[in-house]
Amino acid sequence: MRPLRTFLAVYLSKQERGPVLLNKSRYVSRRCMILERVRVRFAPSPTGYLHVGGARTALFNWLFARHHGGDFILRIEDTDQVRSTEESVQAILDGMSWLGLDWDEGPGKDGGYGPYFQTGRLDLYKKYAQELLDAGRAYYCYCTPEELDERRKKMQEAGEAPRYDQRCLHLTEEEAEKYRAEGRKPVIRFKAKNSGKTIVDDLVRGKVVFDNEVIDDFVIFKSDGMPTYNFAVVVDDYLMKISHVIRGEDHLSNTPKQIQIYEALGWEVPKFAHISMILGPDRTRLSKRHGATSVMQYKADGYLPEAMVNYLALLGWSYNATDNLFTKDQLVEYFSLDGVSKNPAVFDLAKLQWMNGVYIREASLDRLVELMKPYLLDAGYITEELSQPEEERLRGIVAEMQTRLKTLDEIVELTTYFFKDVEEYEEKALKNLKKEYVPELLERLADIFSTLEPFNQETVEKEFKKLQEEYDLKLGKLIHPVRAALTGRTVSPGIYDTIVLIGQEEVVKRLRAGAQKAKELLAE
RNA sequence: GCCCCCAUCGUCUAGAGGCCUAGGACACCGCCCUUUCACGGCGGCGGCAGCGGUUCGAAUCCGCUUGGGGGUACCA
Repeated sequence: MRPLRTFLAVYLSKQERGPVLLNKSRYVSRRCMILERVRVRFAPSPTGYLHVGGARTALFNWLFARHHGGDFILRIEDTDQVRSTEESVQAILDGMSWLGLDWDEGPGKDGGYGPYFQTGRLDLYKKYAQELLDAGRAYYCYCTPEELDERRKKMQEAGEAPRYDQRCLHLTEEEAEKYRAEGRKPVIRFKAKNSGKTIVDDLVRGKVVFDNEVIDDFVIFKSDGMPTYNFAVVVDDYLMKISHVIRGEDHLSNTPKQIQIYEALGWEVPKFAHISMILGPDRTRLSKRHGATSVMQYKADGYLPEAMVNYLALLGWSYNATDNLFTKDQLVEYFSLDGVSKNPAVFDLAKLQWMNGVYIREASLDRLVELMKPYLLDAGYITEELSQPEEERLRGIVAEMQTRLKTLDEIVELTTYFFKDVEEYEEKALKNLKKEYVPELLERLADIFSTLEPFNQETVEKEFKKLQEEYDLKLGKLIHPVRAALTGRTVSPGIYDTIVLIGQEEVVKRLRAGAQKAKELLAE
């Protein structure tokens, strides 16, 4: 691979574009790798929400498909009858839509390779299981889970690798009949090859060699009549003409089993790419213990989908040494399996937050206002229907907040004083009020503002400058107490903006209340 | 236990034997801008897990150790 790539890169750079772009393998993929149509799939099991790990896998598949102009297929692996739910299916679909990962084939979108729910494909699995049975590559097994458990335990205690002992491999018809009479429901086991090696040729990891001795006769059909994952995935990927299986590293160890099934059925194996796990800050697998893992929870927490996509793309993939911010189009253009790294990646909320802030700053004001409304509504700051002036004012407030937010939900905490009376003053704000000159100053300002016409940024600022000269104070000495009186805090947008946005009447009221508060403080 | 994967700043990563005195981003710290906060600008802190090889030369190749992750189900 390497020599060819190096050669190609150098050759092509000489041929068509100067010496710059030899780091990424777009040439390779364009020129010699992809001859068949690219078809990839994301195949979640509907047993919960779309979590960030799954979302990242989906994203990588989606990017790969879009980059190569191939097909992205969504397949629901719902053979676990106990844990699969409809709500989960919906949750996964919602998550995908929010991230903008549209599928070419899948639920609600037939592409000729359906059905796209595994429970709808039972006949297919049965057919190929029968084929294996007929070929002597599979057999019925009547051992109960309890018996298996016990034997497994014993083997482990004896220091052996726990593998199935093949005791049902050569069952006579009488023995089988006896078991059936006992009411036992059989499973079907695959008769694995137990000598030699099975090699997974992985696009991310290179050749990974497994000794066939470690592969036992695993179950391909459960006693409830459902296929197991390792079997169904092979049948589906083959029938759906999947060209590249891009999935989490947790599937790497199971891959040799699947390869053996491909071989037993005489099918060509697809290309594999196993991407590393996402870990929590403590370097264990990311889970709820580490915070939100559901993609839709991030939506609720005020993250933008483009930030999520950008961040997820960077977890285990990079384009070059310097760039971090990518639009979705750029991701599609630049994405390559060569940029995928082998090491597991720790999910870093701080970086996601930073990136979200970047995208909030880039978002249009119109969009931002709409995004904010649910949070403000929920906080009781605004009502469902807004008048024209209210809408205008909201725009102004959101505009002020745009550079100050990392997540949308922070709007609630940061804008309280625009919507609610000042009931409490922060300790530091109290300090700013507790000055001899403050009561008089605030009263003066209240008087001035009560009749100021028009009441806007320029006129307000002018009055501040006048007062500043009159009192011969540094501007800050005026501004800090005013901010304290109007917001109860020491932090707000620029004071003139803040004043105008709070509104004339309310400002006058709060200035007087602030003056009163200052007097009380001084009297203490 | 057995099998497999992985190992560069705290985190994500660049790095394909000399371009490395190891680059970027986030985080953190400092300075500038400034009415506070944020944004923005500038700067700083900080890393090749360890040990052995191979080589004139190793972050890069090999081995071992250590550490982390995954698998080993009638879950997917």
